[in-house]
Amino acid sequence: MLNNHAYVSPKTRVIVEKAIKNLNYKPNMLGRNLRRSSTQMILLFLPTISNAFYTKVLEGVEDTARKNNYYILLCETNGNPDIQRFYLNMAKQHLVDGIISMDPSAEDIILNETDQHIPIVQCGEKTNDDRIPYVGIDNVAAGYKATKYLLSIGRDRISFISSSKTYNYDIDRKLGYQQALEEANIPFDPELIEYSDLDFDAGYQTMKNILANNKGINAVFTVGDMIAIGALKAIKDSGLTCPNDIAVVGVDNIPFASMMNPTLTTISQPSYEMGSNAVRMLLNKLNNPELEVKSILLPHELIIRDSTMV
Amino acid sequence: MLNNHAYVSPKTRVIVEKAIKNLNYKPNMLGRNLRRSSTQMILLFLPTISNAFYTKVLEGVEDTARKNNYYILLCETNGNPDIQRFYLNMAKQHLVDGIISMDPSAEDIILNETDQHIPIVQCGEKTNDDRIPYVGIDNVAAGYKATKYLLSIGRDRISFISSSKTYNYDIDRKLGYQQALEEANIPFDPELIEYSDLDFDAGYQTMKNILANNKGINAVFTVGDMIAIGALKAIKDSGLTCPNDIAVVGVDNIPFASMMNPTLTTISQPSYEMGSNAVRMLLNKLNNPELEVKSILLPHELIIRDSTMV
DNA sequence: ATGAAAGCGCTAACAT
DNA sequence: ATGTTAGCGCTTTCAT
Repeated sequence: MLNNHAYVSPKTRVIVEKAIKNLNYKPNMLGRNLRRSSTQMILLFLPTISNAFYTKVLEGVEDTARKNNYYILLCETNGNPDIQRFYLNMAKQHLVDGIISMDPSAEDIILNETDQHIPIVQCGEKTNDDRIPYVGIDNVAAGYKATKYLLSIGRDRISFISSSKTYNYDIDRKLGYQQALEEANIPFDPELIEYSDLDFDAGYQTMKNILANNKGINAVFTVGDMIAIGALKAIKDSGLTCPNDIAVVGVDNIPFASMMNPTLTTISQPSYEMGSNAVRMLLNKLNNPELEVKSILLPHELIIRDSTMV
Repeated sequence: MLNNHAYVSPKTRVIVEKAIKNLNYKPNMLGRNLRRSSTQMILLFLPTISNAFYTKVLEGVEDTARKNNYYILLCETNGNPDIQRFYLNMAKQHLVDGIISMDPSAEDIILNETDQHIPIVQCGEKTNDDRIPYVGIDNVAAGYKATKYLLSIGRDRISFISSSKTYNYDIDRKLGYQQALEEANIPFDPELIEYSDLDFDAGYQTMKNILANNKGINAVFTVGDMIAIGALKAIKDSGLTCPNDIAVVGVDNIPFASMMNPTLTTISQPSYEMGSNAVRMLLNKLNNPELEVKSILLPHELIIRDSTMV
């Protein structure tokens, strides 16, 4: 009766409900979990929690999960395979009903070391395996749009700071960058491609290096605002000014982007919606195991701020 | 034998281990959870995940929990009692072994609506109830140190931006501020106390208001870097300069503090250690239920940067 | 409409 | 040193 299973007479209902109140009865979910072999828990793989983009996605995930009576188990991988395995192992032990992964570096391990068919949705990163649906943006279009814009304001030596040669979102943004250059008849110069970790310090160092090697650039497009913010500081510390000497465009539109001086032009990802969609997709999968959940592309937007406005 | 319970002969051990491999046996933890009525899960109450201070603490919590084979269930309350109750309710259903709370606004609900004695540790905020141990810094000393420093560089009209009249950390920092003023024979001016939410936008608006009312201030001390960063921007947007016109000091030393322009002087809290200590305290309590776990004060530090260096 | 009983997978206690 | 069994609290099926 506690699970509205059968028809219950109104009077017994009242009696039972009174008893529940009186005894202050709280069901022990551990029994239910074992019986149903489900836990209402979702494991969330994040590369790092220090990047405000992931934080925003997490908010969408948590909100939506809670509204559907699910809980979020947090796994910050820092790209560390040992940590990925630790959490994957707990998933294999039936402790979670499904996984949402924002960590591109976890896909291989998740796929190859998970024999049990635990439902997975990827968020923010396209998948290489069709068994896993994903939600994200069109990263080729995003890279194209950012680069095209920089070209339109007269910048023709644009450095591209990437964070990985293997992550799809990164590869795609670079592809967009190249397409825009090509369209403008500007030859692609591999010298202008740099790699950086996705944090301030790495962004700072990378930009410092670029400037030290004097490649004559007048703009930078980078795959993440964290890198862009480090770059802004490096430009200033080098005695140059942004945007006059070097314009900067990032991706993600983290809250800090609008607090910087100068404020940062960036491609905005719908982070919260990415999170909530990922949860909805996963719940769909959980409720209809045979259903093939479709991947989703959400819109993105170029937000023009001071770092590109002379 | 799977729980190294009794003496096992080496040969049987080998046999069993081989079988485990062969069958690819993964224990179903739901059975164990029910049996032991524990889940190896810790519920973490955070006011918000958008404040990088909490993010850093979370890293300490997650790392330490994982190293001890515990998992973190994330609850971002946003100060919302409904959300606090939702998660508290799941705690009552035996889904977590303990709670770490960084949310001052959750203490009442946790205490008054939890009859079951679920172990709790508070982190970053002193407790009003001795049943709950906490880990944090000496906030009176922190407020005193920051204010004393501003006085030492010749600032005598110092506005204090608070985030709450009821949170202990906030009250204590204000107390330290007042002590330092008193010591310098500067009368306390209630006009200089302002209240702001702990985010950029609120900090920005609050600072704008302060400037609009022209209280002749030459410095601001605020309880959080998030507010301070908003204030920095407001100062700039108002045509004033920091530190020349107004010096700014925050608290937390979030990573962004050193990326700002100017970089932000702040009181550094040992966020990661606060997180890891909170976990250790909770585990102590879990392992020795009768043991009285002692509260801990960790050291803090004034980090001087450009926002106070003329 | 209500009651009774089996069993989810594990662990701990007990018997061999 | 190994084998057996009861029972954690719930849900579900079957019997009344």
